[in-house]
Amino acid sequence: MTTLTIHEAATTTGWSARMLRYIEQLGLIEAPRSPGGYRLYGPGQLQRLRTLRELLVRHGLGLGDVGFALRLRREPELSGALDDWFAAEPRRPAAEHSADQPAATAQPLDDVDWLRFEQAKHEQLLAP
Amino acid sequence: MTTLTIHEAATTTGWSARMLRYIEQLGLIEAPRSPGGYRLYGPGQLQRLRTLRELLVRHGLGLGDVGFALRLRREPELSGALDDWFAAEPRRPAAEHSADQPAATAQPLDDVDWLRFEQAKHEQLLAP
DNA sequence: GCAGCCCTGACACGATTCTGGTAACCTCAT
DNA sequence: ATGAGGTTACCAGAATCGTGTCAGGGCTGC
Repeated sequence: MTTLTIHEAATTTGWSARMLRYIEQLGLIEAPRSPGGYRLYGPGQLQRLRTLRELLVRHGLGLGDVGFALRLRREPELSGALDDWFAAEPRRPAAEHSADQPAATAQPLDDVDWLRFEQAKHEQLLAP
Repeated sequence: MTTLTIHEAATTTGWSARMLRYIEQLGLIEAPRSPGGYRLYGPGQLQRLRTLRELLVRHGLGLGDVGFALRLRREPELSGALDDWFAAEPRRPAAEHSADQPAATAQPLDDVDWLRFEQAKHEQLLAP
């Protein structure tokens, strides 16, 4: 017991059956199957479905976003490439125009800060 | 010198002026402005635009994906929430149906592995 | 001071995503 | 064995994304 069919799971979690299949297709929540191929939702999946919904509404995400986050976890190469790209400094382009207010600029510090953080994370990611 | 107007930057990087504005609107690459409000693209921005293009084609991403990755970096709360959600174990739902082949299941190990990794990362993220 | 860029904001339109519905077939419980 | 409900595979409509284009107005370099 404690395994629901797809429609039961749908009604108790607030999704539609269609969406449950879609979510599985995105690789987010895969229900085990009965020998005949029926999806069987257990307490774990139900909880996951509810927290997923919570996640989406709380942060204004779409399923595609979570799917992309999943992809990031599955493809470290992609993740690293993004790290590298974001770590590339947005260098100020030889600003000769400005220099009017020599005391007004103070934001790069923050950037450098998280850049350092990203770098460290990247290093550790490559370490065993 | 070495600052280009938006159309110049567009033609030398292969984007369109429209796309450059769109990219800026996504927060991915912001060009400094002239006193009158014109975008001024320096070597840094140009390089960034080229590597961005490379990034997209190499990994089959969309600008929205990179925008989402940016959002992940800017909202650690969101990032942590996703970590937590992915870390939630996809528990097998009291499978009484199966148990036919007691020696056939051996995949959870991998999952536990990266789960541990995520956990560690999360911990370190909270540490100063 | 003027011709030629650039700015923002809006509309447009194809491509993609999200979500529902239908069709043809299969499974499960009674 | 039969009816309720599950499966996959499509088609469809709304919403969003990626781009182009146009209008009205402000910079800029000569």
